[in-house]
Amino acid sequence: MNKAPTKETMEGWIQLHRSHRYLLERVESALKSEGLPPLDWYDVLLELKRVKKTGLRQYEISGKVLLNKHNLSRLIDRLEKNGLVQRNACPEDGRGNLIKITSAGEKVLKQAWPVYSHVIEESFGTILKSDEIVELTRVLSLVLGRAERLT
Amino acid sequence: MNKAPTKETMEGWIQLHRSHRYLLERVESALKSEGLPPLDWYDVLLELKRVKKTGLRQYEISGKVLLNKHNLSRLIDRLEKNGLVQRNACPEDGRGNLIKITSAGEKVLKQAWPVYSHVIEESFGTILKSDEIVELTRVLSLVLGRAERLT
DNA sequence: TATTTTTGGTTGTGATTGCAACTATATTGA
DNA sequence: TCAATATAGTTGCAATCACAACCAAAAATA
Repeated sequence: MNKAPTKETMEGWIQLHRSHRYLLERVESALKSEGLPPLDWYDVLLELKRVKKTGLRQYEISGKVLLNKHNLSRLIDRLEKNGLVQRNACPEDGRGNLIKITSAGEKVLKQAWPVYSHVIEESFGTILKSDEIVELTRVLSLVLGRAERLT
Repeated sequence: MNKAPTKETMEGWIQLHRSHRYLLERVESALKSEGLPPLDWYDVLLELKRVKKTGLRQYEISGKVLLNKHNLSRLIDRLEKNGLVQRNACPEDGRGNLIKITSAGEKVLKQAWPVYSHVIEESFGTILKSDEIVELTRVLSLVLGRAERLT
């Protein structure tokens, strides 16, 4: 145990770190320049849209987007304040609440999609070959396979 | 132009985003739990150590670690306040300064390395095969190939 | 059932970030 | 040479984040 990583391992991680920062920066600045909310909003809204009818508990959202609970709680505050989601009392668990997307929330998703997707296509999709992307996805999902919900 | 990304492209990006968040979270919390400074400090110090003698201008560091200039400026403030780097006047450009790592800075690098590397090895290095990591690195460096210094 | 522990979520507070405005020096170009 | 513009870095401020402490309900345990 406690084996040191190979040089390639560290290089891979650094590349992951940098390329992520690079892409994220591009996405965020594109969204902002169009007057759209940041990517985190999109991520959460998208998860909510996928289960539109039933809604999601905060801990479920947290598990999906990997945001810790206090940040998520306040993110939901902001979404709610902007009318993009609703906090509903949760019948089976008095502690929690059930978050549902509103139609305004869906509208934001629709508006953000072209901007978001264009950046990703331009800076990522067209740079790599299709099979490279598929392989990348496979490999990274192995890493994430271990992921559990953040506290 | 303005082509929509394929489904795989978007999936790949999402996987990149989530796995990065996951790994970063692990690294940061490991560092913190050992009383060590955050990863950004490490990144900057490492770049400085690579050119120990000559030092680096802030814009050079910025180009390497992809931090924008105002955040970097304040990060250097913190490093300097903790005695890990020195800001030296820059002879050929009166606007800028030349940042150099101190021996205390090198010591921090040394202390952080085992903690940092252990997490990466455990959560990344051992999960993937060596050739998967090499390929991942290659592909991501293509993405980053376009990267220029952030404003 | 009563007590303890765990879980879901919120909130106070200080640190960090992002944006925009700013200073000062360098570079360009008329 | 002198004005205009670009670049390097800093700073004020508001928004966001991380940590810890907290509350309330649920689950586990006695």
